[in-house]
Amino acid sequence: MPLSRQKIAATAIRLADAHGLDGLSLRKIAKELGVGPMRLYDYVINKSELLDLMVDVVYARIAEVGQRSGWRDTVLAIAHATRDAALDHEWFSDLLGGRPHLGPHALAVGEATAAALSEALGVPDIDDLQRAVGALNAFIIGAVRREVTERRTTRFTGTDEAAFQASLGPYLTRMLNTGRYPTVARLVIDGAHLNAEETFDHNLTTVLDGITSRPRT
Amino acid sequence: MPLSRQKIAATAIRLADAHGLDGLSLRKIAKELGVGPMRLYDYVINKSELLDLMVDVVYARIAEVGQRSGWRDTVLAIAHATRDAALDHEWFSDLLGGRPHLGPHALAVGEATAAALSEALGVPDIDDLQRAVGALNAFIIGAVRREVTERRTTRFTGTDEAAFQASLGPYLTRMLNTGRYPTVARLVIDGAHLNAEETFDHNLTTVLDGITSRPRT
DNA sequence: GTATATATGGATACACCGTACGGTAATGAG
DNA sequence: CTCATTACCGTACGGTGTATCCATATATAC
Repeated sequence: MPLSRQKIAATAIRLADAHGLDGLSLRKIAKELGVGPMRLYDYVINKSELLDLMVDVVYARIAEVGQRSGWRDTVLAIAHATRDAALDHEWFSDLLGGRPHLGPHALAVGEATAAALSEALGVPDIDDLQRAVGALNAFIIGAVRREVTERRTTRFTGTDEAAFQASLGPYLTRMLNTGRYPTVARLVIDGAHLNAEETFDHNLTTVLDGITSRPRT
Repeated sequence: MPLSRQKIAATAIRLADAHGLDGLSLRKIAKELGVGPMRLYDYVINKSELLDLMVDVVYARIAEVGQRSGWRDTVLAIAHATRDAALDHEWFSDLLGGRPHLGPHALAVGEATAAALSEALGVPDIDDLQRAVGALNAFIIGAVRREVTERRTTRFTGTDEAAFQASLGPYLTRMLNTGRYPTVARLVIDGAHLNAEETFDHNLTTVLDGITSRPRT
């Protein structure tokens, strides 16, 4: 059974899921596939192209949500699918926005969201559409990124308050006790753990409302 | 003149500005400072702490904008300062949102924006504030990230249309010519190069409008 | 002043990384 | 059968972050 870009990408994704992007190396992928490291270069020009490949595989899953009945449902579905994908493959959030996503499936997702937003804006000026797409994507990228890094730190730190205080505490609690960051302190301390998906959804609709309710240029 | 965290961070920033994060190594920093690589470990626990240090130096510059007359001006100033910093230090955008920013200056910036948003929301429920901060930061992170990667690709690709077609073209134009991505194609082709700062500002106010105009939970 | 403890700076070494390159085996053409 | 070309493969190079040991200088105790 010969190698292929698909198989390489698939095992690379498995390894990245298990050990993160830092724990991913061409040598390990090759070993996992039972070949010499250099064999991969017969299918991939360099490591960053492999990363692009992995990213596009994930976009394929996102693209599957397809079109919904209304533009808003479509956008919501895509955004949530992106978030879900990033939670399944945390390395994806590290790559998100870090390089142009030009793979076929990424383009398909881009097309779907752009078309939906175009519908949302009526017959929009192209500049308006450009801005709307930019705003939406910026929010998605940033929100997903934030959520993943937060999840990572709480994984290292432990979820209960005591463990949190113990690991981040020596430094962070000292900082917060200086009184120089009262609002942040309030957010950290009695900012309850509100549901992450709900927050994402809430903020997403906030952004969408902002985009659509804004007066024309 | 002995070493110090400040000096190490400063030369690390210089090198990262010049050659990017990938071109940054402890050995090069050490060589630049005229010391052995291991000396750096007397001041820094490992490379990622050094990165945190660099990030916080940049946040110090952002924090300098201080408080403006109204909450909205404050938020705008901070957001634009963040964008400016990221354009001056593109590696900053690579780190933005990728790890928790807990340095003193990062906390100061967080405090300033949280306080401003708190003022904007009246006497807000803490959950509302949490969400608002999340939405704003998500947008800033994503927008800055997008802009920097776009700037990088156009730097490699050349700015004029011909050079663009020539470098990305063989692949991208073929993709767009398939007709499967009509909206994206329209955006790429006759989406004029609209002013980046203006776009950022426009979308930022869109998000702020969304945050403030949204009915309470 | 001498001896001992302690801090300071340096070099070496390890495990790993991405990937350039050269050699070997297999395949097709004349 | 001979030759040329292609496909496969292992080795090796220059680089990385960092652990560890060693020498030297400085400070303290007698």
